[in-house]
Amino acid sequence: MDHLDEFDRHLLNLLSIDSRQTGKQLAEKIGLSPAACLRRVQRLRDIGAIEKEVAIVSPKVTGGLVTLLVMLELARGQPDLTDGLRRKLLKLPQVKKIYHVTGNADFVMILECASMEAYANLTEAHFYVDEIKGFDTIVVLRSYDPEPG
Amino acid sequence: MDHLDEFDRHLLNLLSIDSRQTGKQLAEKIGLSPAACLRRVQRLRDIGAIEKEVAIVSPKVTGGLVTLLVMLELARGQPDLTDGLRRKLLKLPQVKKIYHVTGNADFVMILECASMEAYANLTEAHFYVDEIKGFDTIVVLRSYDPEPG
DNA sequence: AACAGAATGCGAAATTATCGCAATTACGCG
DNA sequence: CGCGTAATTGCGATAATTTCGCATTCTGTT
Repeated sequence: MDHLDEFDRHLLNLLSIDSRQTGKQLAEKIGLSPAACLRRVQRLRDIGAIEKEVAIVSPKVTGGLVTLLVMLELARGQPDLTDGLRRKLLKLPQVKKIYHVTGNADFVMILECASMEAYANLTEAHFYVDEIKGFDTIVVLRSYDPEPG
Repeated sequence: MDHLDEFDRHLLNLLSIDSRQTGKQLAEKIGLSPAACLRRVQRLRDIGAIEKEVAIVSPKVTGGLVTLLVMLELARGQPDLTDGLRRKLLKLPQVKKIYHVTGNADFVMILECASMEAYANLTEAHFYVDEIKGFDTIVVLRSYDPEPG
């Protein structure tokens, strides 16, 4: 990955908060011409500094009214089994992210479910299996994202 | 939030994977004219179905070589103090997300730091304050995302 | 100090988004 | 059923944005 200067970092910062800014808007904020900004952005895409650009869809629309953090403790022993488990869990539409972590838990998952009952059903269907020794659920009351700045 | 039909859901799905598609591209995929697609997308933005559009920056670039989950336990008492704390933490570039949660912890934060030492410095600078009673750190060994599709 | 490579700004050309408008569709209500 | 209203569509035309070529400026090296 090539070298990035301050302009590049500034652009990445701006676009990571709002990727729909025009060259002109970017130009005013970082002090380059619109064309130079867009050339740099295109380059950032080409070299992979910008992995992708996506729309964040409201959980209300996706049906995810409840966000949950689940700490999964696995039965030790067979890496291939946990691999299969992980892949299975990642296929569930409620699963937004899985972290393999240190500590008591082996996995931390981020879920979005339509309701607590939907989550209860999910746990019954997927968490009471041999590979999983136990799990802790943390309910998210509210989430906060970094602000533009 | 208004009603969304199949076209809207299809658009949301497409844009949540790649928000940089032109009206023409969207039109070919969902079977409407480019103008109709873009009008619908604009409406999805207006009603908040699309919360925002962002660039995903490679962690290699952000310097985020280590991902951490931090469970913060706060000293109870003053909601305004914790509000200020939260806002302060959200301003740190390492902080990617803060969840206000149920359970022993009050906040769960997702951090990306350049190194464990950088994280140690961050804890020393920000976690040893009156508002924070204690914290637990979970190191992410690897993260997994759902596949598109 | 000279040179080569890279990046810049400017303006033209191409692509894309937005707007107005007439026609079509969807739908509630008499 | 049929009418009328409101919403949505497609089709240009217009406006905005991006992309490109090119001469110039900046950078770093020998």
